[in-house]
Amino acid sequence: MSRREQIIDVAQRLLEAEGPESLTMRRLADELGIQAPSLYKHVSGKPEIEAALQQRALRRLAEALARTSDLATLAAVYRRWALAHPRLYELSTRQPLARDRLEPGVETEAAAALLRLTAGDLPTARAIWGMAHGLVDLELAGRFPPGADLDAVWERAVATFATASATRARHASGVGGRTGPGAPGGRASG
Amino acid sequence: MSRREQIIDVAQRLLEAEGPESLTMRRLADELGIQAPSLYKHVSGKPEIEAALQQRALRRLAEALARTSDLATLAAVYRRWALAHPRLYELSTRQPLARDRLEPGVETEAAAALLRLTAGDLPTARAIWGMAHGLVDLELAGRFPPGADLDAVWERAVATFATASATRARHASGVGGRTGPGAPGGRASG
DNA sequence: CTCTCGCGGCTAACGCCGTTAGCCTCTATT
DNA sequence: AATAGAGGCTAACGGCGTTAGCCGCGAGAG
Repeated sequence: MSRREQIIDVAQRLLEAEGPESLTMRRLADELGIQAPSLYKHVSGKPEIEAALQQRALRRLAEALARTSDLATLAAVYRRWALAHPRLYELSTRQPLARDRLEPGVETEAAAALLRLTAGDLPTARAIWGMAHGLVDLELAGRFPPGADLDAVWERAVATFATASATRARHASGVGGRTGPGAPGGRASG
Repeated sequence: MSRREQIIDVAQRLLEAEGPESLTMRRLADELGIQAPSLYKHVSGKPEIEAALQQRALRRLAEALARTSDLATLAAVYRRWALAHPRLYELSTRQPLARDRLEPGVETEAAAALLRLTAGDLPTARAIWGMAHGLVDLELAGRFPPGADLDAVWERAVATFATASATRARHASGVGGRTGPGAPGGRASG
């Protein structure tokens, strides 16, 4: 295992265990038994470390999502993943700047899964993506009141899109709307 | 105008014009023609300033939302507000810690408006809130591909909930589901 | 076997950050 | 006229990411 990988490993452990304020170069170096400036022999700086963490996180999420075959499962996987790795989710979501560094292939996988489940209806796919992201974000931020039944909220959210799709499909026999597949799809994640 | 208000004003201008990385105590002091430590004669620290900014932002948003009478308008108002004040929106959304300092009344206004428009259906209200928040968040983060027609996405998102509500209302004549109003409603904002 | 070169550590330091301690001046009140 | 406090000031602390420059040690070349 390269030293660089060690650094990213420790960074991930630190982030997940103690939160973003503990992920500092000095602390990271301490954890590795070296001095902070030595980190720069292996890594260009903190942004690169954060990008690498996003990279890892995204890959695992995308793989999980690509295996889903219905909307409810997809939503559940997305939510469960975010709740299981809240700091990584936050990092991925709060720092779109670093996404220049991400290999582009990873992000489209999840989007492709979603697009497949909505029969290529881009606006709907994006609306669902937004909803899933927003619900998770609010949940992680503790924005919902303590007693709120969030399972019910997700259920309702997914059901709404499911029934609406069915309704739309029933109404739109013959010539469809302007909902055909267009560009390769929105980037996923976050 | 009290010195404290002056500080918050400058902070808001600075945040909106130059972004969060420019909102530092020293810069703030410079802008006011004083030294950084002097700020502490009027304000307990940076968190208080950020809380005050959130407070202002939330109040204006809540007032705008409280005046809406249909879902599409509510969504449009929410989105327009966020796009008009992206930094303030980010600040309000990224720092739920500071919400201890917020007067509780402000946040419930918007939630009340949303709850009113969904006939007291809490899960639906929360799903819509999550969706609006998520879509705005992704849009601000530049997560959608360049050519994406986001107006269409919002239209689809709102339409989906509108038709689903209609469908549900039609199906649920007689005994309703478990969707009656419960707690005073989720806190709004974000 | 020796010489060299570079990997991977080190210390010192810079400029930023939020914040505290302690001083002083000026104004308004008693 | 005396006094208290509001509101400035400077100096400083500990932390942050990062850069500059030094050095030992081990591997590979001659």
